[in-house]
Amino acid sequence: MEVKTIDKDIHITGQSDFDLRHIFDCGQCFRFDPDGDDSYIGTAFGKTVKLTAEGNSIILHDTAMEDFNDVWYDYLDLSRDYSAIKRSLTEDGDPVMAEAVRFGNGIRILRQELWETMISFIISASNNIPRIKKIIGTLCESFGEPHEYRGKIYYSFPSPERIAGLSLEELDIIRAGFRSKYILDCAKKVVSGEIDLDAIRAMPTPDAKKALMSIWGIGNKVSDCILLFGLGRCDSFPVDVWIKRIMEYCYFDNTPQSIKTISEFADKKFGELGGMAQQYLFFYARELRIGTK
DNA sequence: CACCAGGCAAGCC
DNA sequence: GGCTTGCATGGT
Repeated sequence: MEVKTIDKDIHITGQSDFDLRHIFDCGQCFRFDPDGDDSYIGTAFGKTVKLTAEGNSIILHDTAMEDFNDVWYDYLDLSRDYSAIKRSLTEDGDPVMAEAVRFGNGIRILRQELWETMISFIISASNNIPRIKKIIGTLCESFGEPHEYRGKIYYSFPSPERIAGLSLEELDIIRAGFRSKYILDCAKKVVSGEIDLDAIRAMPTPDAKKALMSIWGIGNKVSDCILLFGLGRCDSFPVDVWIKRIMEYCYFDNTPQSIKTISEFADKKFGELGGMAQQYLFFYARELRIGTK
């Protein structure tokens, strides 16, 4: 991988295993959208970037090297060798994983902000992805901090303090339904120190999961998503309706299984790479629209 | 109209 | 422990 600045843009060459559609359409992130051919634009850590990817090269438009080094290099998980991960996931000859990896070959697991991930996946419960994106977008536009990028205004994800200061009625403009009370409660607990995000970051995964699940609105599946996307615990294998369907379809002769059975099967089969396997399978299931035809 | 969407909490047994 | 039900809202 080589990185250089040309005009106001950062150009990366020699970066394999990177496809914007695979990355931003595999359900991990709700704040990036297509922006013309081969490009996506979105906001993370209070910064906005337009990304263009073609072949093995990536452009970060109107981006300072400082922001690339401080934010985007880690956010885009550029240090990880996904070729090695894909080899490892498929070395047992499993045709299902081979096909899933072929479909989502450019997936990377973004290293997202913990707080944003917590609230985003509380909102995700019993919801669909377009509406999750809409609710989070309204949340940011209503209560985030504005900044300008390429002549337009974008908004940061609102802080725990900002949300904790709202009334339930004020928060209702995001139309999150029954999830609003969870969001408000979570923000208040983070602000009061009852929930300590730094402490959770430092915990072993089982302890972090228990701490997350003590929060109202965060259960088994949502905590697994937060572990994977917000805490970088790549062994976490969230089982949602899509994963349940694709796992039953591919590994259980299309017969219904409990979430516990699927989780145990995945842990045993994928181990430390469970989260990676989950993302390839999620993207694969949605591309095939398994169970929805 | 019923049913579903990246589930969860609470109430049952 | 596992199983059932209600839950806000918007789209089919």
